[in-house]
This record gives sequence, structure tokens and C-alpha cells, in this order.
Amino acid sequence: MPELPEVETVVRGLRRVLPGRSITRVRLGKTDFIDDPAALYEALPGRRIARVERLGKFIQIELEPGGGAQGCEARVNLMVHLGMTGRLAVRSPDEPVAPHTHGFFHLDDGQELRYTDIRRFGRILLLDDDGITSLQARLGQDPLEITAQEFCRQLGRRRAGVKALLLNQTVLRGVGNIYADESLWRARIHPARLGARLKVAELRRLWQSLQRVLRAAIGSRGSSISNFLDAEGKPGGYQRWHRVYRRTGKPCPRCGAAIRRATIAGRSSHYCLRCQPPPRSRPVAKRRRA
DNA sequence: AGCTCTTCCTGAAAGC
DNA sequence: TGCTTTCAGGAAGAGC
Repeated sequence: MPELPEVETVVRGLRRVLPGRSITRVRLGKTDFIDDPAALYEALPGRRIARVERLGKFIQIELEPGGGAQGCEARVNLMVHLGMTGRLAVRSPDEPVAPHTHGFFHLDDGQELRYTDIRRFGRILLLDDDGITSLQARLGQDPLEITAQEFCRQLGRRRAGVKALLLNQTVLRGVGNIYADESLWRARIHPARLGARLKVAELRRLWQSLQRVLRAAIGSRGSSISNFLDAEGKPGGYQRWHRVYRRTGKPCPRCGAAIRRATIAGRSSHYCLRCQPPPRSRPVAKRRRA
């Protein structure tokens, strides 16, 4: 489940090898997660990679103008969203191809950039600079860049549950289920509390907790839960530091009470009921099923 | 407009 | 043992 720290880890890995390389050839397997497969074949060959950036949970591979079948002058960005199980890694063609590898981007040094995605919840698309601008406008601010004041303003005016707000990419870009749960536990805020009902002191605590958790996770090269691997194929180490995520029934590291699990905002949520008191007016949402 | 819920997909793990 | 069910979840799209 690549979230901001995992995507940042992949981006840093790719940044060490991709800039300056050109894409010579594109091969695709299943394409149901690619917006416009024909555009990849058409626009990418001959293009040189300028930079690799992160935009929320998107990996942005900037390609220089020129190249492509049309010899197009506009700059193009290869955007890759890893979804749940996506992996993007540079491999030698001799190395065995992992199952569910659906994208091969051959490079001018003989290596291959490979995209592997078991569940195909990921997404690949091309964006020109206008497309980047409108994507940026659609997304909220990066949680590592947003100021405390702006964070409090954005969350404090919303009536949705705070966990739903953290997961909403138009509020903040990059937070997913793991780091939402971990930062809420650190800030001692129940995930079902409503944004507008949080005190400023609580919102400030959440802002700081989120920053600390994300920075620590980047320092550990992300969390490997299901099958996250970075650009070199190595797992992250932050799962050892998870305090509540997937620790249902285990003691809260702060107070010893058993960690609870409930579905909140449509996601499995983990929290300590003693450290994170639930909202009084609305009991914790229980999942109903048809 | 704001918010919640369902749906897509596969494999691991739990349940029977 | 082997089959079935549940769970994992990012985000588009439907529905309220």
C-alpha cells in the first residue's frame, strides 16, 4: 500500500538512475489501468528523462521535449500511481520478470523500467504541463509542505470525519490508511471525530504527528506490509514502528489498553479507545452489509 | 457542493 | 485436506 513515504522512497531510487536516460521502446501487457496505451507507444520512444518527482502519491517522470513519433515539442510527463500493489523498478533484461508485470520501458543503457501490479489498482497516464497544473489544482497540499495554520483551516472547516479527511486527496495529497491511523494515534484523536469539531490544539497536534510519522517513515524507506518494494526491489522497515496499524488486540504502547479495529470512512481503522476517545454524539460507525 | 458507499482486482489467511 | 469466505485498500463514480 504505497503512500507518501513509499512513493517518496521509490522516487528517490529512480532519481538516481533515470535522469539523462532515454526511453527507446515500450512494451505493455494488460492495459486496463492505463488511460491511453496507444499514447505511450507513440509519445515515449526517443524521449529523454529530465527529472523524477513526486506529486502526492503519483510518480512524475518528466520527459524532455522532442522525440516521440510526432517529434512533438511539448514536454510530457509519464505519471505512475502505484495503487495498492504497484511496483516500479529498473531491472536488467536478464533478470526474471515478476508475475503481473504489465509495463516495460526499455532504456538506452540496456536496462528496463518495469511496472508490476498484482491487483492493477494502479494507474499510468501521460500529462502535458497543463495536465500537471490541473492535477495539482485538484489535489490538496502536500502534508510535508502545508503550514500548521493552513492544515487547521482546511480540516477545521469540514464536517466529515477526520480519518476521511486525511484520506481525501483533495484535502491533503499523499496520506493513506497506515499513516492516517498512526498519526491519529500519536495525536490522540479518534478517527471518527468530525473535522469541524476538533479543537485547534488537537488539529495542531495532528499536523505535527503527521509530519513526524511521515518523516520517520521516509527515514525507514517506507512500510512493507503486503508487498511493497522500492525501486531497487528492497522492502522498507517502518512496519516495525507501527503503533496501531494492524495491531488489533495488542496493547497500546502508550496506555496498555487493547488496540481496537473498526471500519471508519470505509477503511479498516486501528486505534486505542482509551487514548483516543470517540465522539459522544455519534458512535463508531459499524459496517453493514447487504 | 459535500459527503458516503460501492466497485475494481488478486492472493493470503481464516473459517468450516 | 480442500473448498469457500473474508480481508487488504486507492480513488473513480454513483448516489444521497
